[in-house]
Amino acid sequence: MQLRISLQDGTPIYQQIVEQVKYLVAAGRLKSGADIPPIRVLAEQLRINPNTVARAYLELQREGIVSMRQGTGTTVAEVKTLLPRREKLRLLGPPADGLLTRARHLDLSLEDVIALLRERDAAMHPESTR
Amino acid sequence: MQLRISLQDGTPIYQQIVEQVKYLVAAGRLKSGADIPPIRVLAEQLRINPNTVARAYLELQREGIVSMRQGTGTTVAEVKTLLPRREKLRLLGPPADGLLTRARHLDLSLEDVIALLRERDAAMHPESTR
DNA sequence: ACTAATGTATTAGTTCTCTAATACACCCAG
DNA sequence: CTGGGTGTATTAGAGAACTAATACATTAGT
Repeated sequence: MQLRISLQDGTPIYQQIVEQVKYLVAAGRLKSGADIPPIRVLAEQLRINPNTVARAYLELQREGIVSMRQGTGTTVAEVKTLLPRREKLRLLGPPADGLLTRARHLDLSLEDVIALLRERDAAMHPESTR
Repeated sequence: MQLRISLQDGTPIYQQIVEQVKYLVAAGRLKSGADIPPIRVLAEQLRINPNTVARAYLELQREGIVSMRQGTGTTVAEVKTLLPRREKLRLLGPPADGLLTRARHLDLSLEDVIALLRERDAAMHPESTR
């Protein structure tokens, strides 16, 4: 797993790791059940303290992205089947509300937001081969 | 303007002010051009330091919600006309991407997200009389 | 010009966040 | 049961965030 972190861009290291792993999972580059590098290995690779990696993994676990087991290692969790649909939607509520509120401030309509989402979504995974 | 802040809920005071003012504006309870209480007045009302209120107002100004002028006071800005449309959409990009990423993690489709947004939007301002 | 009201700037102290150093606990292959 | 590999816990220190105390600068009315 190849990650790239910057020590001076202001955003915390552990958060950079979280974001990049989340991206890899979302992009399908890390499949459910796949092994994530051990804390020490990734720490050495990135030249940072193991605790910082542990912090990142802990956050990923808290969000249900990965599953950690002492002695065994860390793997990508099977989010798809773990939560019922209504629970997933509940998790998505706050960020959705935040987006709508910001749009409202800017006097943009719901349809504007939806159009923006479609555009962004298309840009994120360009379903080229279909 | 009636605000309610909690000193021990963890979230910074200035941020609570920001959120509540943003809500009042979004809900139409504070119209464009309306006066916001002077820094000292609100500070005294909330029993906090004027600097904390100033910090909140500064943030609101930075986001284009209010307009401050020394000697005169602070008023609700006319967001609608201040920014060009493409700039508004640009501001909405990051939260939109964040929402899509989270949805992807949960294996929810774009259409699911859009449906959720419509639902939330309807709940936020229940255009009852239509 | 004066004055009262407003936002602005400087400084400081407390608390929280982030990272690290180090030691501990668990799991599994041999 | 032992050893190497794994995640976990404790402590500490540097830095940033938050709030406050206090003084300064600008505006508008008189």
